[in-house]
Amino acid sequence: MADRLTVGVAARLSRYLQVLTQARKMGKQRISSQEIAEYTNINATQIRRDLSAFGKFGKRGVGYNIDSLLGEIRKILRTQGQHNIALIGAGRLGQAIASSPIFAEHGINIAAVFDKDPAKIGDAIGNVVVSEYSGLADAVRDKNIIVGVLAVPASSAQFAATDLVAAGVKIIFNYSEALLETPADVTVHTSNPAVELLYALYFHLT
Amino acid sequence: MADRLTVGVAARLSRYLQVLTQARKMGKQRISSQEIAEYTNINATQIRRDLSAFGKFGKRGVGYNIDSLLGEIRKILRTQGQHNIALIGAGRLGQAIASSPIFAEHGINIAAVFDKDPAKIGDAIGNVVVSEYSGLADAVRDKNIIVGVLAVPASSAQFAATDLVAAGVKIIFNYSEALLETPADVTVHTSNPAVELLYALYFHLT
DNA sequence: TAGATTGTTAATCGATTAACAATC
DNA sequence: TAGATTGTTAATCGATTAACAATC
Repeated sequence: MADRLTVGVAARLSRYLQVLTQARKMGKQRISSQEIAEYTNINATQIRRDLSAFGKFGKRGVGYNIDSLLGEIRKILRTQGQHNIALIGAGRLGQAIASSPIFAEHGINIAAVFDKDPAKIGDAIGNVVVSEYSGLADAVRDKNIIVGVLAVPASSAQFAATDLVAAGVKIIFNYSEALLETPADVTVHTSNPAVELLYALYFHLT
Repeated sequence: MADRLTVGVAARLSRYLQVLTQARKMGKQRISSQEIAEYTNINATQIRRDLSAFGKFGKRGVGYNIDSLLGEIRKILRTQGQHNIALIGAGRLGQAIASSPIFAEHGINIAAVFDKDPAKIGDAIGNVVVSEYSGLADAVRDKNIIVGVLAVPASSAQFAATDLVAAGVKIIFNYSEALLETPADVTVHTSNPAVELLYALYFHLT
């Protein structure tokens, strides 16, 4: 536990967290490694092995208690607090992100939304009001924001990324298809459904 | 080449495809394994190894020609044709997806959009017009659609997924946080930025 | 007790990486 | 020639899986 998790283990634990959160919303109280496997496409043995590395969380013959397993995984991933993030872009995608429960469900709070279009300033989207783009650096500092989500066109993505980095953001979620140049201490996650689709199609076609 | 790719190799090749597509748009003609590594966070040796398993595509001292490497990877992934997909949900997220170039850039064509809201029928979003939900099964058959993208609230996601499966769709992209039950021959990809964020935060915090 | 499911072992396979000769 | 970068080897490490005793 003193050691850092490997990338693979951390990624899988996050996915278990998602399944458990949803299963709880559906009213379930217990879940088996086999059920988690069906939702995640991760082998059931691997799931049990991942979990048993941190303790004996399950009951033989019964499965895992969802509430207590959620707590254990949150402890392991150190994700029990609230995290503030900034959203850049209040267009259709930005609005969709801001009004989705996906982030709030996991303790992630969209603390500020920025847009360069003066017509959008002041609009309420989700639970926040769109702010002047010039206030970005102050908001990042004041609200202790380390994550920025880019919901802007590819043509503006690099500019916005540069501004986020200058403001002190360390993790960028890029929803455009652009490639971003950032310093080595900044992590970029580019979401590209087309890439995932090509890869899913390969396995369908072969 | 007669063998099926492993999941890991296919996933990485898809990501190289994305980087090459964007690098070409930026006017580059050559790229090194080191440059691809910077954009993908995949080790440069691994990239060269992945590619050299299929042929000698690079030039020592020079790098890879982007156009020809694109062609080679498309051949390996068998993704040279056009693919028709169906989009369910013409709300903000659906509109954002339909008007993004991300799919078109990779030869994926949003061939039909459906919504249950009668007020949206007939609206143009992206290059398509929103159709009556009741036409889903016919469109899937007529347009040879095997991929469905769900841009609906979590509360409707299972219903829409069931309808897609009944219509013959084999790959579902789920943009809601809901867990979906599908037959074993249907693949579900759930996109959850919050899960990725938790995992990125772990590595930032440790 | 009978059935179910965990926790764990053991074996295999693929991913990862450093290093470097080959060669453009 | 000098510098750069590929293609490939070799070694290590983590992921994956089947199998099954333990035990709820």
